[in-house]
Amino acid sequence: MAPEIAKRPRLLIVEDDTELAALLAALITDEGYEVDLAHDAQQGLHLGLGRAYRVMVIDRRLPGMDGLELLGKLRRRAVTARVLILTALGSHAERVRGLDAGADDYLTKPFDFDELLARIRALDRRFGDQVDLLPLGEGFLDRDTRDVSLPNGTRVQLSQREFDLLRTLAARPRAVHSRPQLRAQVFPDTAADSVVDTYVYYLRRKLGRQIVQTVYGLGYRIGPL
Amino acid sequence: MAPEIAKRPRLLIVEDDTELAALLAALITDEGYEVDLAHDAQQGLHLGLGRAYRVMVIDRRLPGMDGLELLGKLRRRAVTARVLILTALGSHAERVRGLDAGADDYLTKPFDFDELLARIRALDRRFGDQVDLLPLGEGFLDRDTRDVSLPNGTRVQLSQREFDLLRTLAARPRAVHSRPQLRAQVFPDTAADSVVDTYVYYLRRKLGRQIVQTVYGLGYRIGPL
DNA sequence: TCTACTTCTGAGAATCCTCTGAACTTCGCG
DNA sequence: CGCGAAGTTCAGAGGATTCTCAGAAGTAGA
Repeated sequence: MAPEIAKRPRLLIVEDDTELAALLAALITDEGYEVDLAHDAQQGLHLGLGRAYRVMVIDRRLPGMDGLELLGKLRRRAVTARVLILTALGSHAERVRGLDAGADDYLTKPFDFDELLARIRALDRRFGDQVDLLPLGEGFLDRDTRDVSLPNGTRVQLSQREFDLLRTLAARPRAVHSRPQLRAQVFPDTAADSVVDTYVYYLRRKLGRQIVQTVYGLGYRIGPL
Repeated sequence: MAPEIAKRPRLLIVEDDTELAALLAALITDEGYEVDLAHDAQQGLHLGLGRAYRVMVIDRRLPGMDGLELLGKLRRRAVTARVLILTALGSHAERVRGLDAGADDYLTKPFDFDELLARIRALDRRFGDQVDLLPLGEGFLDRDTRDVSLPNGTRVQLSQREFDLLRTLAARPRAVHSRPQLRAQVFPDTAADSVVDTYVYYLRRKLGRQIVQTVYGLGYRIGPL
């Protein structure tokens, strides 16, 4: 079996009402998302810029910073996640402002949870390329296409096993992964630890010698020292 | 001859109330769209399949055929335009149905015209998939004549299925489309996924080996790596 | 009706991926 | 330095996946 590392799409909720936020998180988690919660705009900005989300649900009224202002900051930083604005302000003028500010959808409180979920699904369908960032220069892994972008701009296709191995290593950069550990996670039905060596060889052949580092006697690691 | 560039984006309205339809057409034309009008679902289907629209505004209640049924037929034919459903039915359940049927947005009558225009702008901003431009050199797809122009100037006629397959792939360049997914979208009444392979073969035979790329174990994709 | 084209099936050939094993190189320590 | 342990490189077997294509069945037009 392949490793199950963050396969679920990620979704961010920015909502100061902790009770509502928790409820939404529970519902959306049931839909199959990996949900992150931010309780204020500052935290939302930090998370929104730091991780790759497919969808964000942002409350319009937040302590400190307006939801639309947050959205503006994210959009200016080239964040392309689909954004649904949640608000108590239901006037037409307000909704128009929200949509023109870069929101993809707009929902007025009180709202029906099923409708929120349907709208999230609708937004998600439109999401094209999601990427997982590899902590290596500007390189990143694309789990849909199963390829790697390197700092120099080239993209390299990987096989399933190659990708799984790289992903497992990238999941905990800096950490040393032992051979038995990697074999168990990436090559579950395989007897010998030496498969790991072989696939490290394949990765280095495709991506450059220094993509994976050897820690003599312990295993392999990835990322800066 | 190169395709006309920088034309006004095309938008389709399917609305049986001729007075409302004319009013909407006027407003949306002022926004910079080239507007087509259909007064029933039959005409809407014909236009929707025949021309490349960026956005469609479809009334939920139409004589003869339900708006959602029309939407379903369009989606099954790989029409990827953004669709906004317009309706008198405002219940939550109805909205959920609409969104799950493939709509991108949903607006309840009576509505504010400014809000409709803002929603259309929001949908339009998200129109990333150049439906009739193939992301391959200068090649492009012509929906009206169902043929492809290649960079070297040659034009190649495609069959309906070939065209649908290519268009579905081109709708989301770079993304990997699985065989079951493609079979469902392009070959709705066909049992075996292997039709997809066969048609990929046909496309490659007509358009060159590298027009469609294989991602081993996952499916097919189009466009630059 | 005849002809040409399209659509779909199935099956062998070709290719790709995975893993093993073995020769070869590097490392660390005495 | 020299030796054994650890790591690297790579060829090739075997299985899975994909490619290619011939032909049957259906459709449209002359």
